[in-house]
Amino acid sequence: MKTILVVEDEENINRMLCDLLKYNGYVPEAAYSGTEAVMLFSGKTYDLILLDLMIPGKTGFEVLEEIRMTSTVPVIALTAVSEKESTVALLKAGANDYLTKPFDNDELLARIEVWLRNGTGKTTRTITFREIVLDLEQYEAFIGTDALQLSKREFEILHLLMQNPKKVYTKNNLYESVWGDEFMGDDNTINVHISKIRAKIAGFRPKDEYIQTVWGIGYKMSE
Amino acid sequence: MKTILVVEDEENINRMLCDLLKYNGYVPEAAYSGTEAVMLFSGKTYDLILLDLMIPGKTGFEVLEEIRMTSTVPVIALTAVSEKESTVALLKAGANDYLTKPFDNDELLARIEVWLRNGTGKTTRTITFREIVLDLEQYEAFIGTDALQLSKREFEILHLLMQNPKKVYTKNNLYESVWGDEFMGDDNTINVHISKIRAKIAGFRPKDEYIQTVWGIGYKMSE
DNA sequence: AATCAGAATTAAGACATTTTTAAGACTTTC
DNA sequence: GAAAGTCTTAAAAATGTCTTAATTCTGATT
Repeated sequence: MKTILVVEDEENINRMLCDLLKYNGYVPEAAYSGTEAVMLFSGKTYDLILLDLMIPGKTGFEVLEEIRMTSTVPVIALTAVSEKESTVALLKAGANDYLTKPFDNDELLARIEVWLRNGTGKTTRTITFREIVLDLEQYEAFIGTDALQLSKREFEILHLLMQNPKKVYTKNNLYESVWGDEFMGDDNTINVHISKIRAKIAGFRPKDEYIQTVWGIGYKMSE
Repeated sequence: MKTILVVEDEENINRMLCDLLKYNGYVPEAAYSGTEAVMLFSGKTYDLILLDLMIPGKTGFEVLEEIRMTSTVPVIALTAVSEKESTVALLKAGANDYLTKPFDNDELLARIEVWLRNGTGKTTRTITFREIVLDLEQYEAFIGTDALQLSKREFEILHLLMQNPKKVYTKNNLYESVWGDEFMGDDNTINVHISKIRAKIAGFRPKDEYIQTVWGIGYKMSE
């Protein structure tokens, strides 16, 4: 689950960028001024920063400078055509890359990928089903951009179901995989866990069904 | 002394590039075909590769592919205007960056610097997370402007957590990284250390949580 | 519609893990 | 070798999670 700070004052563009990122599996956060960006940045870590240069509050250059005082996070600058001369200076100032507006969405995404791939080298191991994302490294679960607060067992059950979303898992299957132990027939422990997972999902998506009951057999993810 | 492999079939352009690089303190080496590039590359390591896409012998894509099989060396591709559509594919294929010919020399140099800085420039002597700064040379820790008086183990634990602030470290992880020793199951040494680190942080920031417990799994830094 | 077995829900107690504290063992430093 | 600081161990307290059991709900069958 990669978080990206989007620093851009024009609300439409900012929202468009955030939507684009969200749609592609990132978790965007919007900042509308240089000062806001610095504030957010000091409180939280991001995996990448998209930085428009023409922003109120502080210039993009100043923001970049402040970021570079404490962090090596990849920064991709967004520049207007007219500022084209300053791009070399921008790179020297610590930006990792830049794109000139108007830019191609695919190219933006490709460059983001390059820098995320490069930045930590480690591709976070995640598994996705519809809106649910499990981050196996952070042991965190998300639905859309909201974090699901799952316990260890709940996480493991969901993980198992998501590994083969079309397969129906019997309680036996689930018990033996998650508990690593033999299943003792009459036991509704799993029912309770499934119920709790559903309740937590329903907290964010009250109408959607994610885990489907297959009567007399077990559970599976629902398409 | 940074060595750069210049893969470009047109002799004039190749020489020009090599001269430019030499003049700016790099050690260039020329390859005039894809096959030659692969051959040179397999024999020695470079700090960066400049790769023209239209070359005889093997296409630039093929060369890139071969390089990526064994190495993560930064590759900057050089493309003609007409190939512009393929740039996204290029980035996805593993190129780190590209420039469209004719390009500006200063921009080329700036981008080379970015990638060299990024690749090896891990000379950070401090690491920061929110208000905490670790000086890795002096072994000193600060929160804001106050010095945290951490013991060696405490410092190392915090350092490890801060290297990947989003990752959850199991006790196993922590034990093996910090102690360099195998983890002996039932042992709450780490709990005690975490507790003490928290207490010291709380001495200055009583309300803020910096280290988060992930039940049944381990610890991570909290946003 | 009535029945029945499987499934869902709830709450409470059992269980497990983590936190904290304190004491003694160990290390380092002078 | 004594003193100061650090690490580990142990035990009790606090907290979070899991299981049990009782009850309600649902879908299948007659």
